[in-house]
Amino acid sequence: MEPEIFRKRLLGWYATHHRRLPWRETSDPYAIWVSEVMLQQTRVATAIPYYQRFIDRFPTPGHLADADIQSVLKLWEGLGYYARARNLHRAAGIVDSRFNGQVPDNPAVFQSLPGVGDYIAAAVLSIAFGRVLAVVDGNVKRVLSRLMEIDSPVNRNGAHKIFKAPATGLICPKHPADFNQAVMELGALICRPKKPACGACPLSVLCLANRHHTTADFPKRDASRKAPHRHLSIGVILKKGKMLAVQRPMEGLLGGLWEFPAVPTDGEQGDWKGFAEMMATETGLTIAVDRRLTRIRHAYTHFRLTGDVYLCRHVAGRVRLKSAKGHRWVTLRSLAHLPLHKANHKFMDALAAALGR
DNA sequence: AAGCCGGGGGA
DNA sequence: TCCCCAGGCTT
Repeated sequence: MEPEIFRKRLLGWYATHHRRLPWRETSDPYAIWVSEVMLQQTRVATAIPYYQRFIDRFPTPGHLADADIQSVLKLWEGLGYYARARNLHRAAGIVDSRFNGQVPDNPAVFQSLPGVGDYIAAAVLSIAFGRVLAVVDGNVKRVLSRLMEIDSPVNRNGAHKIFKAPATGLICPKHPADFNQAVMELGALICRPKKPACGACPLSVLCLANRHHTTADFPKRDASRKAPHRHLSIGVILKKGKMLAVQRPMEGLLGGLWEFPAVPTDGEQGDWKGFAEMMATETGLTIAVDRRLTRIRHAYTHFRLTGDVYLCRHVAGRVRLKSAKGHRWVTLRSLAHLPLHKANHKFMDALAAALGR
């Protein structure tokens, strides 16, 4: 593989075929950083509206650092992987207070910030500062695995380091920003996971998998285990026209987000008494269960969830939370100001209808 | 080295 | 249904 030929063909294709994306209209390192964080494990089309809102609302690290984490999570609501928002918020505080609001252009310094790993560092510093650092993401691994018929499974633990070597050997030292984006753009538009458009690929003449008709065999991937299933009973507890909302701990799954209190169950629906007792342990409240409102299903990365939602009434007691971080008695209107995760959003329409609005 | 962490869209 | 997306952190 001659790197010069590879670069020339790839960059020539990118110059005429790249998409116009919001974060390609700026040279602001902070804005590019925000885009890269949002794009982790997230499709371009999904990230675009979040990116626009985020930059409008928090145009500089200082604006982000000054913001309440709850408002940041609210803006992130629905995007998932909420630790990204918490880390970005923390990192903005460090940039604002220790680096005079300037994104560090030194890889080691930048990568020391929370949420900044090898990919983010290489992406932001190459695109914003022209540093010659090769990115390795899912696209890059797929393109290189086909190009060079690399047998290493891309989803195995050490895959990043394995693919970093050839990527570093190929990156164009004169155009690192365009080069990195070009490999990823090629992976997104041409060298797709399924049905790659090899006929339109500028690298097809260099590609071993294309030559051997083995494109479908790459990238190699370790088999994934199928996700287990969990069942939850969720309580909408009404008291004087308001409902009890609780905030999850800042760490762990959906950290810092709000929800209606819930308890794990075995999947049986009949045991309202057991449900009320578990809710009493969870919230400190004695409740009466009126009826089941609806059932929702939601898929997380590592498990699937079925949730039965029950309309309940507060009977006695003051709120004493077992696992939650805090609580509020909310109306539907005030609930809308809190960051709520997707599984709860899935029954908002049914809840609004039941409450007569 | 392995496990954890969301949500969506295409096939 | 399954796949997989501009990954990083914790243990």
